[in-house]
Amino acid sequence: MDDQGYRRKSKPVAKLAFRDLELATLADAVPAGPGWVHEVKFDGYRTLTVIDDGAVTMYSRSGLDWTTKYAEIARRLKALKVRNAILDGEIVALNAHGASSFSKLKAELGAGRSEDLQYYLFDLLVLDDEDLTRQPLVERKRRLETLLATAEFENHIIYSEHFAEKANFLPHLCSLDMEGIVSKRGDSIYTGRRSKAWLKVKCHKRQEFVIVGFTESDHAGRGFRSLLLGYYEDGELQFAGKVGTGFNQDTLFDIRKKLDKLKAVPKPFKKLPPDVGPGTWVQPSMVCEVEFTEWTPEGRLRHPSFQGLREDKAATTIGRDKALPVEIAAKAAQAEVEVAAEKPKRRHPAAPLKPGKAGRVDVGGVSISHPDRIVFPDLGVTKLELVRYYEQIAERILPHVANRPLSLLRVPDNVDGQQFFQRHLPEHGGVPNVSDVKIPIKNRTEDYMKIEDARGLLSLVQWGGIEFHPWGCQADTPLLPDRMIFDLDPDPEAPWSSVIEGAAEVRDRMNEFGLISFLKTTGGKGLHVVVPIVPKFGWPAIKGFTKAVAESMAHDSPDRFIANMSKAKRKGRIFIDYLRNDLTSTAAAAFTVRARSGAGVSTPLNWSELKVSLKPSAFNLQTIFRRLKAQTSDPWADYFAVRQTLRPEILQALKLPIE
DNA sequence: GCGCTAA
DNA sequence: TTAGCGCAACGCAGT
DNA sequence: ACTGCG
Ligand SMILES: [Mn+2]
Ligand SMILES: [Mn+2]
Repeated sequence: MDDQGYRRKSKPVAKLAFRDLELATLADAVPAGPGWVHEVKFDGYRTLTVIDDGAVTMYSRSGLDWTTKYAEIARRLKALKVRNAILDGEIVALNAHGASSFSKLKAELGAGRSEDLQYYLFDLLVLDDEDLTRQPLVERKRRLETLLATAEFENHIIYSEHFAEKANFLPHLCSLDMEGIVSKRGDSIYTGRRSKAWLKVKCHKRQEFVIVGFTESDHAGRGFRSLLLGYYEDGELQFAGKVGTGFNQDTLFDIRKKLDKLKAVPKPFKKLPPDVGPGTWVQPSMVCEVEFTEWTPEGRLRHPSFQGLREDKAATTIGRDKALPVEIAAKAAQAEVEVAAEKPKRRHPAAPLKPGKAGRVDVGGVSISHPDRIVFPDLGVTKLELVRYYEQIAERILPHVANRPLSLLRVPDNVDGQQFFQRHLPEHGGVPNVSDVKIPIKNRTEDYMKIEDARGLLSLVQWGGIEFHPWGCQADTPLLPDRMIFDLDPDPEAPWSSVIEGAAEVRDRMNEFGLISFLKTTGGKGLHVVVPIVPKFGWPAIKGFTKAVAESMAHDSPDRFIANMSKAKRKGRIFIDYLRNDLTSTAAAAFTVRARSGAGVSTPLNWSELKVSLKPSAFNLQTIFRRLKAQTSDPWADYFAVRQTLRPEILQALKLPIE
């Protein structure tokens, strides 16, 4: 009608293809209110039609091309004068009362006939290169109605009307033999997912079940006595009961034929009520529709009646339908519609990030929520102060955490509350400025986190990250560690002097191997001695070497050091923890804050500071900058300049793999 | 902190 | 809508 | 084989 601009503006349009359908959520009643419109629910095949450049393709709900089954409908659709379009609707066969009949539909299609079918259309996603999916439903339907009025379809292609709220609409439709109602928010967009802005309400309790087996009939000529039904819950097959009525001669015979083709399997249920009797169990692959009056308390169907086989659903997707209380559904729908409306809000370019969320602060290009949240209750340190710490320290910490696989200790509330490690990026959502890095882990590869810059660092803090635990390797050479670490873990009873001596001894032993090492506090009670190395040898070699060093120290000073992680055996000694030296093991980074009261910071030290008077607790998020400002030189200045490696002979002597 | 699922 | 949940995972060591 | 530890 309006703008039928045949002259294209040189825009090469991507070929239109199948896309995921909007699916309705099952509700237990029809939602009320002016925001909702209501349509008849049909009992047929959901069908998406793509018209492109004169070609009509009709897809099933799962994207299968069923055009040839619907040849007559497809032919009629060619009467539409459009360059291209995507239409959504349901293919049905009407019975004598004008209600859609699924069994009649199957009979027609089984006979290869489509000339008596109807296609009810209720949505228009694309028209003449215009994407309508973000338009409100009522607007899409208005365009659809207008479009369908431009051609004569002899009542085979029909606009599915909607109605405003009417008292007793559902009982009325049910008395007319309809399947139910689909209620839709008039202002909802087409998301292509299951949505609560579309709610379906059924007249009868009916749903699909997996056919898990059958029982034999006493009567020759009857294909079977009943079908055994199941559904999946948490990936496990559950028994739902038997259905023995609703069949006719043809369906009995046809289904038995199909069942015989399936492989017999052992009884898939642990315990079954005895009344089920002997049955033949088959591979759970066939799906059928069953109407019933209710679920018994034992979880079985009451008065089930077979309604037909369904071929458009995979067995494993069949679960027990549970209708959502309509009040909850309606609230969720409201929220969905509001969220959808918020997204393209580019009205005021000056608007702050995350409009509608007050009190956010921008730090280094990252929007920080809840800046005043107290993260360290003992010090009263807020989230914003933590963020500012990492902003200030970014230059110093980034060389230790960027471009490597990175694990994170997250604390969404405060350090006295819940804490958890995270090393994968979440499957849904994700974090801005944080990327995936693929790491091969025993014959498969997994995705871990990586950041590259201060924005990534701050994004992780916004995400609740406090402690940064980089892996001992760079992201692009994960199998070749670029540092060794000795993590000195003192027993609570161990004298501080032993820790000091332990670190000094590690340093001296490294010197004997020609290796320069670096000292830092952990932010907690221990110390770290870190040895940067050229990525050259693999983890087994490096771990084996550090283990040998730890065991040698424990051997020489069994009163002070132990190389065994057992806490019981530690008593008053230092555990020389060499186990950090493995692919998936981590250690706290230099300059990371620890998520414990005191907000200790892992602080690089000069070896000259290694004295009993050393007080690691003096270095925390509030005090560290005083120290850094007062320093005339960086004790770790050479950390990234040192290029050193273990001599292969050493590894050989330890019978460790070289390369 | 945040997205998912269930109700 | 709200409530509740998960958010690492592997080798070492002791039983 | 199961459990605590880092
Ligand atoms: Mn430690
Ligand atoms: Mn340790």
